Amino acid sequence: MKVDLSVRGMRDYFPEIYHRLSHIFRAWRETALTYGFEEFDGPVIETLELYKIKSGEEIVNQLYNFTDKGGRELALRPELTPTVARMISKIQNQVSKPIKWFSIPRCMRYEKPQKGRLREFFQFNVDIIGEGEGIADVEVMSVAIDSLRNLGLTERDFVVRINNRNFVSEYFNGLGFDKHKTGPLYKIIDNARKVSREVTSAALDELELSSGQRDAVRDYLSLNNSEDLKKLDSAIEGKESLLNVFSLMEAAGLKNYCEFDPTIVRGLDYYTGIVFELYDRSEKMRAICGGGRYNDLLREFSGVDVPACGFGMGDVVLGEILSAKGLIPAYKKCVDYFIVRVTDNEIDIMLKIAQSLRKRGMKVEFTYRWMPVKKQMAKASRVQAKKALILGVDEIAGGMVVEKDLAAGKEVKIPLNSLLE
RNA sequence: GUGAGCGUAGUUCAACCGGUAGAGCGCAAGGUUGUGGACCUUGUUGUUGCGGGUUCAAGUCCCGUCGCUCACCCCA
Repeated sequence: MKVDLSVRGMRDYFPEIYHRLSHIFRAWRETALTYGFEEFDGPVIETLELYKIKSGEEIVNQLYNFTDKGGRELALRPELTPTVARMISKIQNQVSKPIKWFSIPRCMRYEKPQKGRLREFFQFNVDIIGEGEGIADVEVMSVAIDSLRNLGLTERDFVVRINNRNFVSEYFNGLGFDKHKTGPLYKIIDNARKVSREVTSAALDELELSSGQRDAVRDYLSLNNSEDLKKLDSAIEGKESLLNVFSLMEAAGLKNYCEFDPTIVRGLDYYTGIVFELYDRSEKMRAICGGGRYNDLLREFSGVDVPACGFGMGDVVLGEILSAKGLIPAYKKCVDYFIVRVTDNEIDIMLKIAQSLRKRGMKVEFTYRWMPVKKQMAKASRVQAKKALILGVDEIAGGMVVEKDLAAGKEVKIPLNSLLE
């Protein structure tokens, strides 16, 4: 066995795999553009400092960092948001808001690879910067939904689970939760859907809540849809904004994709309003996409208050879902013409024909080394050529070429001139 | 970081209780001189991840190591 020099968690995009990837990229890009988002990108390498601002010192364990030859502490980007924030801070005074940007960056994270999670991945990033909550949140979620619809997924395949960070914190506010208990509590809530009731219950026991608090958590977790929300005490902050989102989603015709879900909290501290995650309905996989509103994050980078919301959607989980559902179109080379030369004397005329057809946008191939016609024909069908052009000595002499339709197996003689010019 | 499973031809995998490695696919050649896909024939490749141990004998058992996969942690 040869030594395998590939790097752990890194991916080799062989043509068939790359085809799948570009299929996804095309849908992402097309969709974002229809919403008027502009494409941008940042550097693959940023300072380590940039990531510490948002995520603290612990983040260093989870990213590819290194010291460059100039002694600078740098890292390969694990996500795009800090880059966005950094770039926005440079220009936010000069451009009109809202800023609507999207990107498909290649990102790296130093983690143990597992299902749906690799060290190298692409992430569709969509952000609206400089616009407060409301329709902007809905637009961002709509881009996420439509990009999946663009790939052939329907409301039967996936769902957007929505919550509001303010709603969660207000709900438990006033019930006397210790500050140090809210973090663990959110974690339990976040997990509640993924684990059994017993596990959740046991985890809550460890928090040693009062019976009133315990009931509040139970009631909270029993909220299943926006109807349950409506029945709630109207004083709870965040509730109206959630209901507003659902009504806007209905107006956009996307209501069937959306669900209120009390367990969507998202681990990140920087979310300040709407938070959402997209899941495969089978729930067998991790989230396809996650995002929300982060009104305070930009201040950490720029010192200026700029509200923002957005999401990130990775290619790995999505790719697996699409493959499982047979939604990746078959990979074909789709060569239009394969030119076959009977002897090696027809090289000049072959190249002439090839260039002329290529100028017309046709995909043209031929073998680089001469081989028996039989072999050349075999190559032609292997690349799934539509037609073979057979350059025979006699036909060329008479100004003609044999054109064979490879699917039908029929051939006709056509004038050489029709291929040239 | 923790735990489990797995590492055999280019690839997907096989080899009963330890007895010195096999198949499909692929690839190559041929099946009459200028016509493909299908089919048929023939051929092709291995330090069984690496190192050590037990044994008359190790792909198979044991230890270590590296790698892969999955789960936990975490998930920007």
